[in-house]
Amino acid sequence: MEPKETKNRILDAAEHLFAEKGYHGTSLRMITTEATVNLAAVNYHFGSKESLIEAVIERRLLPLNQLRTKQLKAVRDEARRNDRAPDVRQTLAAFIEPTLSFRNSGPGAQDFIALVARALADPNDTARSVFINRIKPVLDLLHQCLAEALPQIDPQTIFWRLHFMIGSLTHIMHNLDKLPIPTEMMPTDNSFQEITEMLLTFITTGMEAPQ
Amino acid sequence: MEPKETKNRILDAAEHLFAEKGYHGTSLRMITTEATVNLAAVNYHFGSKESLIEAVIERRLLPLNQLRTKQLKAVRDEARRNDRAPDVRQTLAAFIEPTLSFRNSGPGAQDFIALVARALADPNDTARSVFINRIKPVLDLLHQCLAEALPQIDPQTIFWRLHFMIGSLTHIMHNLDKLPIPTEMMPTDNSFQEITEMLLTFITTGMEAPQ
DNA sequence: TTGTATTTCAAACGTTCGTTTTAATCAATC
DNA sequence: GATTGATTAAAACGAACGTTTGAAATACAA
Repeated sequence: MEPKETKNRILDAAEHLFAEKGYHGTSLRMITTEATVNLAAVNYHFGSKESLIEAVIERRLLPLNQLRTKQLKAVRDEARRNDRAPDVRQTLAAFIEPTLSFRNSGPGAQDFIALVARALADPNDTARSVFINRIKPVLDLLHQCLAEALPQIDPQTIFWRLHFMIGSLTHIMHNLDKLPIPTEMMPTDNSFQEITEMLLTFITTGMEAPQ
Repeated sequence: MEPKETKNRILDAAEHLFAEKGYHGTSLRMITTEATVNLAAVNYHFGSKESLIEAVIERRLLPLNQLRTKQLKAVRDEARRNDRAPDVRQTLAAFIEPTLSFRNSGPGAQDFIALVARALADPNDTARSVFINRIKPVLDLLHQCLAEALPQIDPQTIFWRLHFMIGSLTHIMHNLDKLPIPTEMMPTDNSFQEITEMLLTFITTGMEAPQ
């Protein structure tokens, strides 16, 4: 077997199964069966089940956060160059759209989004703290951009509205395929793109609300 | 032991532990130990672990949803009586505030809120579907009220904004005690009340946003 | 008090879990 | 081609899981 092939197959299977069944709901036997590798391979390559989910999260979160950071800085610096405040919708889009385009980059990425959305609500401290530690610098940057964009709003209020936004984002990301959606409510096609536009409008308006 | 005493002690312990550790993360041995009842008592009184979590959810959700329904109908009927559209903020408050006052009604209620917030993100179909089936009529009523309050907005858009709101609500409810909140961001006191006010402003404005 | 139904209890059931062990296999270097 | 180190393989480990059993204890009506 190719070098790194086994590790990647384990990571792919783990990503898929953790997303679908959660951490506790997924056994190493499920993972190694789906990856068609030996049961002992997980402990050999990753040490433990906990270290495995850490590796799953880090593999995708690093490039995603780098992209988010790059786009946020682009919006901020462009505004500073023109000596004006950043646009709120642009700022929020810089954070949200990498998530969207990342989600559409492949089925593995979709699994990862579901996994992360769940990690935030998961009792498993490992998954949650890995995720929170990695995303915190990006959230700080987003908060800073929004504070520049909305000087009339108390930074404390912006902070909480940021979390309201994260709740909306993760809830939709995670439940889009599961919600009992009446057919007449379902957008005809490009549904995810349409819903993202609606989300962006919703949170932009909420973010700009007078206190 | 008092009649029903055993069942209620099991329900209380299960509520607490499911909220703290999730469904898969909680064993019947943990529950029966905390409830100081025999291990077999769960299967005797409830039949199975799955039926237990159903009973946990139904015990609290029924009265909570009754209260929500009552308040929503009060807002709607008051508006109809005066021949005007319901107020959006009042409508949303009718849904959200029972959750808030319920949460503050005791430690068991707080556990339950955490449990429900998690049930929405839990891979366990049992918990999620019990919750969704019970809350669906309330959401339909809320959707109907908002459609009356916002005739200029497409009902489909209202539907999705409703889910954005639920995401914000559950995220905050569930993570309030866990988020790494800088001390300068934390409201001084009555924090939950203050945050709820901010949430209400955020989602009301987002709900009223032009399409 | 006796008889009956309900509830509690300790013990064990079979399964599945994450992990470890030991040997076999593979790849690359001398 | 032999040697060495990295990887894979099969099997077993003890622990914990949800559930079941059958007897003991309790409650309550006759």
